[in-house]
Amino acid sequence: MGHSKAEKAKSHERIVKVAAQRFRETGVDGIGLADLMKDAGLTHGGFYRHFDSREGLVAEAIECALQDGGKAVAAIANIKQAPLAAVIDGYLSPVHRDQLASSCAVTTLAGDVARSNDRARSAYTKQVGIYLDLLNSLIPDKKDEARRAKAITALSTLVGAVSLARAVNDDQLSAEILQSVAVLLKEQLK
Amino acid sequence: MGHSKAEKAKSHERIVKVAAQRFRETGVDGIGLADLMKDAGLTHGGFYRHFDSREGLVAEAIECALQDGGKAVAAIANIKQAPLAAVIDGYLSPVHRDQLASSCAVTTLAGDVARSNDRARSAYTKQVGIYLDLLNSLIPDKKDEARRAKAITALSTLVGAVSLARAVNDDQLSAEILQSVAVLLKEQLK
DNA sequence: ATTATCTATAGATCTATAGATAATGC
DNA sequence: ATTATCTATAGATCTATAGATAATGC
Repeated sequence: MGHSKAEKAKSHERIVKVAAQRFRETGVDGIGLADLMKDAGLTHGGFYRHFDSREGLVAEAIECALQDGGKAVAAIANIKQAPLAAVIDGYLSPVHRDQLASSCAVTTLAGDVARSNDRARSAYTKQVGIYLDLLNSLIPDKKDEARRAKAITALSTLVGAVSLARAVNDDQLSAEILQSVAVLLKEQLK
Repeated sequence: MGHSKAEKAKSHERIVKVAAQRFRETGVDGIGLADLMKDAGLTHGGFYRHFDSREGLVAEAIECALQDGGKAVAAIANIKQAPLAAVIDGYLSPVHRDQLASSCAVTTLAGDVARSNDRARSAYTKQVGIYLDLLNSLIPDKKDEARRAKAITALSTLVGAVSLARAVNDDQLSAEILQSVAVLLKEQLK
């Protein structure tokens, strides 16, 4: 069992990563510190050597979750062929709907962030800006203003569609939401 | 202090209505039974004469919140002049973004419902169906299939835009999201 | 007699802290 | 000596229950 500074940094990162996953699965209020620490392979007593309070972990974990999703979307956007269609299809895939732990926090944690502290909300706002810039760069429209409005609307549509697809308990309707929105959104952004 | 059957029914309704409001404000996990009962003018000990468990109240309150928002949208849709534009402008208004207690639960409780029991999720699914039918009836497109896809995409866009506008802590960006999406969505549904 | 509500509390869980243990690092 | 982690627990809060109280309703 390590006690070095390097080990502590690893522990810290592990706690944040675990929290970033579990918060997306259960909601920020859906899991306690003892369970999170256990998932990170530690006991709950050590928590306060890493964070001032639960709220501190919440802020760091939400930041981590947002960056996590950002990397995934950026990777898809980097492909050569039709990156906009790939981003839309990936975001509206059944895998992204169902794999909460690794999902885009802009959708999954929207409700929690709205009720969270300013550090978490600032990280959220920044990630929204990154997504808007990304979509902006992929939308083939000559006018800047039109591209911006289209990017904002497209992000809203992606976030809303995944939110709805997750909340309904009708598998056919859920699949239809993802499918219909993917088709129409790609059409609208041509 | 009343103890009749009629008074009990009123108490029950009051508890559910208070919970429907507070759950939208704080999230389903954000408030305890004691506070909810106090808000309803009762003490927490009486709770279990009205509900089997907390989960029972959660289901009833989510049903109530969903119907609540449904009535508000239906009322707007009933006006003569440009009902579709009125629905969009109302949904994307700063008032709807900020007044969580009376807001549309399809957006506000989406995350909570996705992690909730089947009774709540069925009520949510039903309300989504009502909104889709409403939008369908207001969209001026000849083809049934196209109207359906447009309705699903429009609802997704409304839900996502309000979610984003609530979570970001940049007032200007929040206002831009509501404004840009309202303009573009009305354009797309002409 | 029944029952809607209230007071009081049990039992579980959660955040946070105190002190012990065992490793690192000067 | 310092400190990362662990064991143990305090104190608060939450759901749920038990029994008392005060009204209704046959």
